[in-house]
Amino acid sequence: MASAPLRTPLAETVCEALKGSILKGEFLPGAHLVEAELTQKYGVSRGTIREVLRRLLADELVEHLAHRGVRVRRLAVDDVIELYTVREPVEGLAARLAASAPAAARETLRTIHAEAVGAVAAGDRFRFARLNSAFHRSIAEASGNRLLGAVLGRLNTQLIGFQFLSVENAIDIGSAHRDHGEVLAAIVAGDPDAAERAMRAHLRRTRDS
Amino acid sequence: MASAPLRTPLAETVCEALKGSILKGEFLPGAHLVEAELTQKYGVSRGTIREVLRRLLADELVEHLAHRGVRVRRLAVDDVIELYTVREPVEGLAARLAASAPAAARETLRTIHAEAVGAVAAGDRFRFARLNSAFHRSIAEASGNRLLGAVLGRLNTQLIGFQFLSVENAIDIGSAHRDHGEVLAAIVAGDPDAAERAMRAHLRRTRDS
DNA sequence: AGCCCAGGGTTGTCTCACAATCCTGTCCTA
DNA sequence: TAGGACAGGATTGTGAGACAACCCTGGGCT
Repeated sequence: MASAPLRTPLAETVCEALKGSILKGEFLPGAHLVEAELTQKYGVSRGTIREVLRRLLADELVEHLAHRGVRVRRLAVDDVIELYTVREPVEGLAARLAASAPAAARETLRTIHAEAVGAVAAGDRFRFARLNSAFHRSIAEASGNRLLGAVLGRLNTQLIGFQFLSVENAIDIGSAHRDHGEVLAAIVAGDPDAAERAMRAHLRRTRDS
Repeated sequence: MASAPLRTPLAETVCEALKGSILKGEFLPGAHLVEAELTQKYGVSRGTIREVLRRLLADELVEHLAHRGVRVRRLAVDDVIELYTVREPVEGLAARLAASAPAAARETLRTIHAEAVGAVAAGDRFRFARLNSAFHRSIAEASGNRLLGAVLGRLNTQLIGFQFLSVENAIDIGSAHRDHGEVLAAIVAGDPDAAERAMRAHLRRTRDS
């Protein structure tokens, strides 16, 4: 029985926990993350906390000010628009590449899309948000370009904090799902141009809300 | 008399130094960076070294293996191709946006391009590489999209290690300079479509070498 | 030869410590 | 009373030493 735990590094555990706290709104944007407080809250040493903070910094989930610590990043509307502006061509490329991917990779997409039908019907925004992430991630994977996946992953983590807030208002999950349908159809049909076009249109529409 | 030093954090200094060492080839790709060695070499504590390493990790200049430390990242040809594939649409977007930027921002571009003429004539690959970076960075700045600059900056730092090796063989700086000329012309003319087209063509040509 | 295991080398984490820096509220002065 | 200098507390930046967990290598056993 063997290797047993293969335990995950402590820093990683705490990192996920802290990320979760931020996304749950336990720390509001702009909140000051004090090392001493975090060592208490998570029961780990300061060194570990500093390591965790540096990871969040790499994800640009927090920002760092010299001698004043880190604070939860505050995303202005302009920032979100910039984000979608950058995502548009990158996701477009991913969709284009995915359209030429082996059929197996595309099957996952179909599954996710099918599952999302239920979430839309039930109006479950939370579940849809998860499936939405999965959909885009799968496309990045199907593209066969690992770097592409990494870049998009990073762009998306920046968004999650914002999505938490906007999940109740802005986005119309029905039309988002319809958009996904078009993207999926083009990819399955193996039409790169149409796939890119559909994806870009989808992101433009999402951005304008 | 005054604030005086406003000294830069030690970690940052070491970070630059280590980056320099890597780029100078002092640590070859794949080399194992041992914390204890680095503390000696730079005369700082282990905590600081760990902080530095985490920064390099964020830049993806090194890779991390659990309990086995970090090693200088090894860029395979495939990775470089992926990089250019991703850069193409992103830089294309930057060029497109830059074409609608205020005239002042575009002036810098003209200066850099003019200066590069000398480097090309002299066949000074090193200087051209610097100006090349500056050219692309200026376009990102001119785009007015800060995120775009950040993303491209990150993609490019991954390349510098590779450029060090390829600087002697692959790229034909003459044709690269000509490409830049076309991009510049389109941007100065305020033609977004042409700017994007020219930039994408430039990157495709660069990639295929 | 192949497997098991001990040992050395390295990372992951903790504790304690202190200088440098920032922030805030108070006191002094005009 | 307004403005500014200043002291004190809070927090980060960095250092040193320690130890458990873990990976890899080489020796010994089957």
